[in-house]
Amino acid sequence: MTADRAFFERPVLDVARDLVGWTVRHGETAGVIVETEAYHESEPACHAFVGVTPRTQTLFGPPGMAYVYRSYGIHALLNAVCEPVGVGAAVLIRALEPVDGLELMRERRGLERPEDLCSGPGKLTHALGIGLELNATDLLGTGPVLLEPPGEDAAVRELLAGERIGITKATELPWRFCASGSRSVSRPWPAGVR
DNA sequence: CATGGGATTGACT
DNA sequence: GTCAATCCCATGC
Repeated sequence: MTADRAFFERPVLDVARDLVGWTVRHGETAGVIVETEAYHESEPACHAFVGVTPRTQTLFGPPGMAYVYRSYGIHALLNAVCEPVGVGAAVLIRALEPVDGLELMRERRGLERPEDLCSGPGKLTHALGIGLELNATDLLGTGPVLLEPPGEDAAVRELLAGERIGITKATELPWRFCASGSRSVSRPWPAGVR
């Protein structure tokens, strides 16, 4: 698995699954992805559902770019744009296990426990210092935020799939993916799913 | 131009 | 468990 444009040009569900285990790096801070969600223009929970607007044009642009937007007027949320140009789709990065720059993360978040630093989509952007100004920057090496593939020796972790969190539309789609057993996921797994 | 809602979080009962 | 904070932007008049 390499960090090239073709990886992100594939169906967004495949990319969402495959991104678990990758590393997000910004400056001296970095973490391993343990939770993702897929969003696609064909379903109403996706911002791209409404078509191309000033807000969503990044989603329809080249794959491998960052889509960063403000949520509830407070938080910045980080996505990786997927599928070919003209198709609006992205993977929401929902949680990380901190790897580098733990002290800087603690400083920014005002917390100590590693499993609390990046255990949510708004938390991880805060911990890594990712803001709206990074929208539409490249994630493949020429931009400030990097997505790095797992090493050859990386432990293979079991993947769980379930329903997405915090949305009111198309809630039935099992488009959320978590690394099994991670303590850094954003929320406990819904009852009944295993 | 006014309005309403949201891919969340942290504080509080 | 509940709830407010806060602001961009899509929508509708």
